[in-house]
Amino acid sequence: MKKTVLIYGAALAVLVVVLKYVEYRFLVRDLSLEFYIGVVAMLFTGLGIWLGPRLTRRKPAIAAIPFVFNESEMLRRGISKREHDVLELIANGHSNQEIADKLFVSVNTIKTHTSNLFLKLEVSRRTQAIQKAKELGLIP
Amino acid sequence: MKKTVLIYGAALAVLVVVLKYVEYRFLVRDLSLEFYIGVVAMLFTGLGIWLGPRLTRRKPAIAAIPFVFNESEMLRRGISKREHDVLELIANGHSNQEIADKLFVSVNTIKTHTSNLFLKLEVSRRTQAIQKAKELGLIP
DNA sequence: AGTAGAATCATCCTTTCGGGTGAATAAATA
DNA sequence: TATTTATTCACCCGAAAGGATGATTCTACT
Repeated sequence: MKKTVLIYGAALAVLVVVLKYVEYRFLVRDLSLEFYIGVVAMLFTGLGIWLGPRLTRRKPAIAAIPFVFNESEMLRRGISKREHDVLELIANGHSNQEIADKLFVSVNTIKTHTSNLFLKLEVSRRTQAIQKAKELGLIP
Repeated sequence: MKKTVLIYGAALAVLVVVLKYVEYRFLVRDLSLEFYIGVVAMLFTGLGIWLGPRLTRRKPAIAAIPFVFNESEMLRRGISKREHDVLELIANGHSNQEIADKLFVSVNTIKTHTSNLFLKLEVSRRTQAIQKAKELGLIP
């Protein structure tokens, strides 16, 4: 940061010196003032492009992975709210019995949900379901 | 992209016009040429800073999640190379039989590996193993 | 040479999963 | 009102996964 500012200052200083020099070399020749200043403009545009990212850089970079829920995929595959609940608990490593307890329903119900879920996700194992659901953006 | 280039072109055009105008207004007064050009330089530096990100933007802008393998955790838990192989295949949704086929060993061997793996990861199901392994940075 | 860890395979037994089928109820929708 | 859809539950069966224990072979290290 400090360094880039210094470089910019140096560039300005160099400009002044070059100007003084150039004033008596090029200007006296028949290069037009417009051309001359145009070159300076483009030069400093380039400098600005180089300078920009260095001045506006944010340090924390990327910390939190931004999970965007893919609702359209949810609708496309006809996955219901309840099935999605079960999906999340599966991804969290729970057994069918544990899921049943958490949702206050019977294990049979959970088994039905998982079966339908597997059909809709086109998988046949819960580990595959986890993988695919993450790919599709259905779970974080 | 196209638009930003146009804006830059327009800025240059405006510069030329302003120069023509300014040539007979400011220059005749006793503002030094250095000051005059310095302003132009700074102006175009700003333009460059604004222009930079617009020209160098990568479109997907997303993810490319940088997976850093946590080898120390691997050693700390005494997870062997072979066990890690099995872990990866489990996370990819494969059954024990499929893993056995892929690694050219018997299912019993895979079962032994998974059992030891579960002990070392302190889990009791493959879905939990996947979860924990990701947390620990053992798999992407 | 001897020991320790790894990788391999086996057997037995229990639990969990997955697939199939059927069915009752409530809510939303045609 | 009739029909679909989501949610719930049940039973059966076979396959997969998990737990415990023991054993063999091959390195690698002391």
